[in-house]
Amino acid sequence: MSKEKVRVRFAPSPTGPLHMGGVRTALFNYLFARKHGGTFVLRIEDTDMQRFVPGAEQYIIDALRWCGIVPDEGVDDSGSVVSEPSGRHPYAPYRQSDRKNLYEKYALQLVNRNDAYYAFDTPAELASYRHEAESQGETFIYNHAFRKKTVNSLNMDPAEVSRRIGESNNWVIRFKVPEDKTIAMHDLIRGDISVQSGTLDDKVLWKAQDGLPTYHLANIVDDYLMRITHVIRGEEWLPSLPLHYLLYESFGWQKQRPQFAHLPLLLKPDGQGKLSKRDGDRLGFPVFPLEWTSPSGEKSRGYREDGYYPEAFINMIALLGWNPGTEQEIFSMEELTARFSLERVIKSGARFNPEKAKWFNQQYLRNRSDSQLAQDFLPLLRDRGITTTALKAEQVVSLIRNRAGFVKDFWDLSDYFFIPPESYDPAMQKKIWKPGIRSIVEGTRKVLALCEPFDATTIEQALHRWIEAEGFKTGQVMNALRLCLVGKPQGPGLSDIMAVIGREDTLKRIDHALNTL
RNA sequence: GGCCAGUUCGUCUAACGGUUAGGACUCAAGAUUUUCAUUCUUGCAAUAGGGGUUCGAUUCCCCUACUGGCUACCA
Repeated sequence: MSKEKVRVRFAPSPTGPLHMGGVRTALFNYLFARKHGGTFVLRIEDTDMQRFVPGAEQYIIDALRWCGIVPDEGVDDSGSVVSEPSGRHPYAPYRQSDRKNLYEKYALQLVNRNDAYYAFDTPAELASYRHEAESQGETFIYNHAFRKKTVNSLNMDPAEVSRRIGESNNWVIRFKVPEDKTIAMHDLIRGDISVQSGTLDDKVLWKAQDGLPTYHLANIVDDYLMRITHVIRGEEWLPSLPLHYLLYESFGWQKQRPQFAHLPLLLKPDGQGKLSKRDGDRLGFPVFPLEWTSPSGEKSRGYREDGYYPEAFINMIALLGWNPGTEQEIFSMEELTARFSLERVIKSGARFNPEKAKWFNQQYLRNRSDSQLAQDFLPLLRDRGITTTALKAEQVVSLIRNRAGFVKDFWDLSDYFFIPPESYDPAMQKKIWKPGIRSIVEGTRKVLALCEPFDATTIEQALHRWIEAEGFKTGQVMNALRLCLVGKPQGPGLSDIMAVIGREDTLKRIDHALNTL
């Protein structure tokens, strides 16, 4: 490894919301930078004007911030750059569309070195070649053999080349892949990889149509100019690695070439293929950190809106394709930073398990105090028109917290604390409300009316003393009371419930049940 | 089809030549309990197949199968 300061980048394309696989790539870059005291750069790769989606860039910034992944350098939400402490913006701008005038000279440099060439095939021609090959069960590949048969600057008069370039933008610059060369590469996660250049195609580097470089050119140039030391990206880029090696070589930048690490992909919970937006809709879980509304108005759910704590989301995602080698599963960002290493990244794709995601959130929920959870819960109560005190919310939360995976579950688990039952569970009623039970409940009412103080311990003792004296069965009595007070066979200990709702409400609920049942 | 990468319980994964192949999620059973949960205990469940190398292979090598990615003037 080089001794120079670690600089990594996360370089998303604003073609839609950032999905959880992208967040994980950003996270691993972020952790790697933190771990090595390096710099984490956010660069926006918007060289594809056709697929540009308004709002996507802002979404990426917002999503990363919600996750606690804050860039040291790069585009921020004001559209400018995050400044260094010195106030300088050493490698700005960080949006490729703002850097567009700087790529052309590099493309030309490759042409002049005879490592790239102008090609004049029209899209229609290429489509027809492809079609033809397919009809014979083959795949069209634009390689060294093909470029000898078609018109390009390699086999044309230079004057004719400049004439054609001048008169239309119906041309591209393609990389001239060596015919027969072994490209030996190294990946920090996968080890040594080698590919024969003959199997590669002459990738387009420059799109004349919109006057912009393609990903491959812009990416290599920017990584070089921004002095990126480590490229940590998804496995879908592995097939491009040979091209990228070749580009570094053609530019004469081998010494500055970053080290590469290709992360395993996130796979669908079921079926085949990589995780996609559709899977979330189909199986009922979010694939995006934040809710997203597409320009056409289509909504996709988000982890934030589904009630996940960002810490839980990050924790869950960190353990998809990486593990610390110990049995610890719960990590703060600081702990992740301390433990993270590329050596422990898994090579194979990780199937996403929505059940385990919920479990992570539950763990974080359990680590919060009653008063923190009450603060989380209060706004939800307000939304339902419930006015209550922080104290009562805290009491309720302490009783129901271990039944929930999310704060948004709290209401369904505790509604009877705030509003008396409107109906009584029929099955429970049938089982509990038998002849003779009415007088027993009336008896408990008398006990409760006199119980002083009206707290859980005292209530419990008073009730049990009475039940024992009368010779009843505890279950029979308590279940009947539960039917009256809660209306369903659920919830924490009854004396706790009564203490929270208070004597007045308790007696009212009993009277109402006696009148109704 | 071609190229590249991968393959341990249903899922996420540990074991970097010697373990009764461990943990977590899920599921099941039992205990506790006034209900429902929680909690605790227990259980089910894996080295893709075939060849090598080795005293010994989950681990190293080869072949096969399967899985994934890529194969655009997209990233």
